[in-house]
Order: sequence, then structure tokens, then C-alpha cells
Amino acid sequence: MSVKHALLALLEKPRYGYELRAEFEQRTGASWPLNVGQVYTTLSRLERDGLVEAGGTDAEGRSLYQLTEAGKVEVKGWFDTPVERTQPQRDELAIKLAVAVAVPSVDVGKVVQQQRNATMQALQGYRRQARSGAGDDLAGGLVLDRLVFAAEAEIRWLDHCEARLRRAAASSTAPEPVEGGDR
Amino acid sequence: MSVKHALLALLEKPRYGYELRAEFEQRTGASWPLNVGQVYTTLSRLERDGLVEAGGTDAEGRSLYQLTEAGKVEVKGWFDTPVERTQPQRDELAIKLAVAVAVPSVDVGKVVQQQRNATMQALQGYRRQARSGAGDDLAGGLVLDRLVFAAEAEIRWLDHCEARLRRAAASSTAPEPVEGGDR
DNA sequence: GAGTATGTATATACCGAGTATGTACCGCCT
DNA sequence: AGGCGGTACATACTCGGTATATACATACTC
Repeated sequence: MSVKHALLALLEKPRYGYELRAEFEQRTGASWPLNVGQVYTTLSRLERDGLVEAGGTDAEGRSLYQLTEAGKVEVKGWFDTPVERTQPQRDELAIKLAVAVAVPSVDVGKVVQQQRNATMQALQGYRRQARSGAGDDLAGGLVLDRLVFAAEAEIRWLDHCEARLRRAAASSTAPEPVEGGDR
Repeated sequence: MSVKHALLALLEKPRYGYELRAEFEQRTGASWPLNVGQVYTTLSRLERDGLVEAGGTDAEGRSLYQLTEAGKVEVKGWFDTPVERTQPQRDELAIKLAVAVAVPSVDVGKVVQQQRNATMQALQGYRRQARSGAGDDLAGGLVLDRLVFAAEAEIRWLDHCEARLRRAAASSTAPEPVEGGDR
């Protein structure tokens, strides 16, 4: 849903498909490359739904799109409504660990350690990017910061998992574990 | 990709479709409800790809699925390989802000504030769940912790965005902003 | 100048993820 | 007997995302 609304928002002024992709990638700092094909399929769906209409061609013959009234309302609504957190994005890593703890043949501690290394490396990559000036423009900088914050949180969570796993293993022989005292 | 691999991992012993959904939802603590239909479509794709095969029916006539050799290898590979962070999940909130700062008619500060409130509320919901004992079993607890950590990181990031936006607004008249000294 | 890489621009086919819906069966309740 | 809800499976459909095809312009090169 994010691509759809992002394209709508970028259509504040009439633009053509290829331009939309360039704008999107520039703003998100190339962190999320956007396939051109998706721009056109999304545009045609938006046209079908009456949020966008073809607006002729520019001097170079490129076909322009522009917002309809309904489209403008949709954009406003998107910005006025916070991103849903009631049904958060399915998270592969959390699923992986949740399943792993229930499958006896998997060494969960090892999975955690491997992930920690990988995330650490990614984090260093982001910091390198930031230092190299990729985050100097405002939008791209915020996106990069977002990735940094998320990676840091992931590492904290992995450490927390390790501790909790150790505790669970230790108390598996004890009468009854007492949970909930650490949040 | 996460559902596919999670189902494969749960197939350590032969199971039937409905059971797989129940197992998945129990382990992830109902944070990510899984549509039953997706279980069956995923299973048939896995069968097509030779990772899973039909294993007859149980005493109650439910059709069982089991891992093939290739399936077992796939599961092992999944657990041995950390989750990719080179092309991170597209994040609606980051995209929203990145686009918003470039669209003059949007009050970015307001968007940030609204999101902060919404995320704060979600966070309190998670903590309530944890207190009410939803996180007492290990797997579900880790998933819930993951959501808490992610929400906290999001709030930190939103605060950081506010500060950076204020600085950008202040320095838009000044000669040249100096970035990068805050990470 | 012919050939060929490269970038811009659009369009379409295809697959996987996810949702909604339909159907059948079973036990339970009144 | 009829209705309700839970179990179990199946299929249709939409959407997000990738790969690919096509056309045209520019630029490089042999």
C-alpha cells in the first residue's frame, strides 16, 4: 500500500511514469529501489479506481498523469491517518525465532548469534553510507536514520532473546519459571 | 517468504493444513493471524517445488503433508542463513515521511506527532498484553518483545525526525547546514 | 558511417503473498 | 428437526513485486 500512496502523493503536480520512479528513489535515498513496471501497473490501477487520470502528454511526448479530486482526498487522508500498528507487518526474523524455539533440532542460540552478526554488519553499512554523505539531504537522511534505529533495536532484541533463552534453559529444571518481571 | 519457510519448519513431523495454521498462530502469539487459505496455496506450491509431499491421511481423514529430503535441506538452510538486511523491507512510515518533506502542502510536524501518538498507543497495548500473561510462553513472549522494541525504536526515530526537521527549518535561512555530527 | 552500448520511457506477462468466499462435515443446543 | 459454531479443505481474486519486451534517442567506437 505504501507505493500506491507514495505515487499519489508525488502526483501533486502532473508527472509521467519514469519521472515518478526517479522521484521516489531519490527521496528514499535508493534504500528501496522501485521497479519501473510497478509504477505503470500501479498507475493503471489508480486510474481504474478513479484516483488518477491521464493528463495528455508533455512537449517530449511523455504521457502525463494527474490526480483527480478523489485522488487528492485520498492523499490528504493518507497523511492525516497514522500508519496502522494494530496489525503490524509480518516480521520474518521474529517468526523465525518463534518457530525455532519450538523445533528441537534447531540451535536457537546459534541462529541468534548469526543474525546478530549480520545485523551488525548491516548497521555498519548504514553508518558508512551516512558518513559518506548519503544522508545529507533531508528525506534520504531520515530514511537512513530509520534503518539505523531499526537495526539497533533488532540487536537489542536479539541480546534480550539470548538472555531470556538462557533463563528459560536454566529454569527448565526448576519448579516453575516466573516471567513478566523484566518488561 | 516467511510464511513459506515457517510452514516448512513446522512440518518437522507430518501435519495437516489446519493444524499448521493453529501452530503458527500459537507460536507467534496471535500477533500475525494467518489466513487458512494461504496455508493451502503455500502447501500446494511447496508440493509443486518438491519440498513437501502428501503423506496420506490420519485416522480422522485429514490429509497430511510431510517434508521431502529437499524440504529438510531447505529448512536447514533457512535456519543457517540470517535474514537479509541488504534490501530491507519497504517501510511505509519512512516512505511517508520521506515523501512528506518534499510535498509543500503537508505539515510534516503534524504527521510526526500523529504517528507518535498512534505508536505510543500501540506500545501500551503490547505492554498490557505482556502484563496480562500473553507473553508467558517463550515463543509468544519473544514475538511480543520484538513488537515492543520496534515500537520504541519508532518513537525514538520520530523524536529524532522532529529535532532534525526543526534544525532544517532553522538553517534554511542560514548559509549552509552542517550534517552528520549526530549519529 | 555502421554497429553497438547506454539511458529514457512505456507496457505487459508472470509469480508469490494475502484476503474473501464457498462448501462440507461434525457436535451441540433447544 | 433445525440452527449454530467450530473444524477442515479448496478456489477465486486482488495486490505487490520482478522480469522482460519494445521503441527511441544519444553517445561511443572501430
